[in-house]
Amino acid sequence: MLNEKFPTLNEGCSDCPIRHRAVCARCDADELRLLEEIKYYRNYEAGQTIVWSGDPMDFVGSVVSGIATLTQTMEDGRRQMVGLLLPSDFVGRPGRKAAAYDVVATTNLVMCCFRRKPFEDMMVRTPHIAQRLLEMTLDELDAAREWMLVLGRKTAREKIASLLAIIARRDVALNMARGSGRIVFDLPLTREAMADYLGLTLETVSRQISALKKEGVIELEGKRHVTVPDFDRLLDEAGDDSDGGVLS
Amino acid sequence: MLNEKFPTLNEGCSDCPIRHRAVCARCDADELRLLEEIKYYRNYEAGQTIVWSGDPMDFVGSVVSGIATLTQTMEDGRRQMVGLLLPSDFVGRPGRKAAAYDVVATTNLVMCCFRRKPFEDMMVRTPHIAQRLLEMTLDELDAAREWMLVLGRKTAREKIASLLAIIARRDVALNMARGSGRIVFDLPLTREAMADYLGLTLETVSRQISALKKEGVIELEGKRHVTVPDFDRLLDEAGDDSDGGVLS
DNA sequence: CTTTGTATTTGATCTGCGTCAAGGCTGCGG
DNA sequence: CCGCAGCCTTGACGCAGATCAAATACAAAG
Repeated sequence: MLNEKFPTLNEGCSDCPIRHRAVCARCDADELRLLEEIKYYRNYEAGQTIVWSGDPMDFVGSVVSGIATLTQTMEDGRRQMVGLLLPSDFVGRPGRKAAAYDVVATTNLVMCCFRRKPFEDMMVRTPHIAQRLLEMTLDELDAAREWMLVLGRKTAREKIASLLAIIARRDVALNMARGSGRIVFDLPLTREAMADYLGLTLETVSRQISALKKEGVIELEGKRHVTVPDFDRLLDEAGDDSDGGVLS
Repeated sequence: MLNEKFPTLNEGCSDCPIRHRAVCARCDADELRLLEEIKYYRNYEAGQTIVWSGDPMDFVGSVVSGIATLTQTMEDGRRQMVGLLLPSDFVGRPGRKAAAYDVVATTNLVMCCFRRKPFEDMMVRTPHIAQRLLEMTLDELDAAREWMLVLGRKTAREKIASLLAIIARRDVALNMARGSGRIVFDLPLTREAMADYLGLTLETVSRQISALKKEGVIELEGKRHVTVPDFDRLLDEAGDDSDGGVLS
C-alpha cells in the first residue's frame, strides 16, 4: 500500500548507501556475507514509534534512510530528546534486552535490522564490528557532551542557531554543495521536536526562529525550507568557536 | 614532599583496587603482564588541571583513586561540566591526539597511565580491552543522555536532588552500607563545580541546598557532609521514576 | 467549497533563576 | 591573635523564557 514511499533496496550490502559509514564499515567480503544472512530490512512511517522505552527489543540495526529520534519522558510528561539518528547511525545496545529510550521515526524510515542474539554472537567473533561500534559510540558520546553544553549554558537563540548549524553542516557534508556560502535545507523536525531537543517550549522555538528570520540570519520558505546566506554569521549566533575545532 | 597524601601502590595489577571494573577488567594473566610493561602511575593534587582542551595528550588511562571532571568552556567563560570521572573510569580517547575537554582533578588523584601509541597497538591485538572499553563507553553514553534530561527539563531543585542522588547511590554501591535507609557521604564538589555540572549559578545551588536542608530532605554538617534520611524522598524531589529502572 | 485537524505564529502575563551586592564562616600564615 | 583568602550564604531586583490564550496557515477529508 505504501511501498512507493520507501526506496526499494536490493538485498546486497555491496551497493548499500551507508556501506562505508555504518557499523559494518570495516567488514570484509566474508564478514559481509555472514551479516547478510542475519539481516533484514524494515520500513517505518513518519510518526511511527519504533520501540517504547522499557519494552523488549529483539533486534539492533542501522538507519539506512530517514531520521529517527531518541527521547526520554518523565512521569509528568516533560520530554527531552537525547539523540537524533541519521542514516548510518546505530540503534540498540548489544547485550541489553530492553530499550532505554523511546525511538520514533520522524520521517519515513528504512532500517537494516539484525536479530540481537546472532548479532551479539557475531560481534564476539568479528572484531571489525566491535571496533567500528566502539568508534561510533565514542563519536556519539562526544556529540552528547557537546549537546550538554548547549542544554546547560546556551540561551534560547543560541540553542536554535546551534541546531540549525548542526543540520546545515550535515547537509553540506552530504551534498558537498559548498563554495557559494549559501546553504539550503529542509528542517526534518517539527517545532515541537525542536523544542524537545533544545529543552525549550515550542512557543520559544517559534519566536526565536521568527527573530532570526527578521534579522536576516536565515531565510524561510514555508515553515520548513531554510536558507542560510552566511554560515559564519549563523555560527556566531550559536556562540560557537568560529573555527570548526579540528581534533582527531 | 606530599607523597603521604597518595596511597602507595605496588606495581602489580593483581591487587589493584579497580582491577575488576576498569578497561583491564576482562584481561587474563598474560594480557595483564603486557599491560604492566607499558603502564605507569601518576599523581595529581586537588585542583590541578590534568590537560587543557585542545592540548596534545600522549597518554590514556584509568582513574585509580580520587575524582576528576571533564569541562567545556565557551569563549566568554560559560562553563559546562560534561563528565564526572570516578575510580575505574577511563580518561582519553584512543586514536585522538588532543584532549577534547579540560580534565581537572577535584581531589587528590592517582591515575594508571598508558602511553597512547602502545595502548592503541595493544587494543588491536587484545579484543578483551576493546570489548571492555566499548561496554564502558556505552555506559557513559547512557549516563550522558540521562544528564541531558536533567539539564534540559528539570528545575533547579530537581537538578540538585538528582546530583545528590547520583552521589549517594555511588556511595551506597561502594560501601554496601544499605539497610538503615540513612545514607551518609561527603560532597566531592564545591558549590561552583556543582553549578557547572547542573547548568546553574552557584548562588542558585546554595539556595536550593539550603531549602532541601530546611525541609528535612537532607541534613548537613559543615558544608560538605551530607546525610540523606530517606532516599526515596530524595528521589521524589529529583523527579525520578521511583523504581530504579532496571534494564540490561 | 466547507469542515476539521494539525502545525505554527503571535500576544499578554507570570515566574524561576540569573545578576549584583553584601556579609559570614573557616582555616592558614604571619 | 589578627587579617586575609576561599568558599559559602542570603537578600533585592530584573529578565529570559514559561505559561496561558487566541489567531492564522495549510492540507486533507467530506
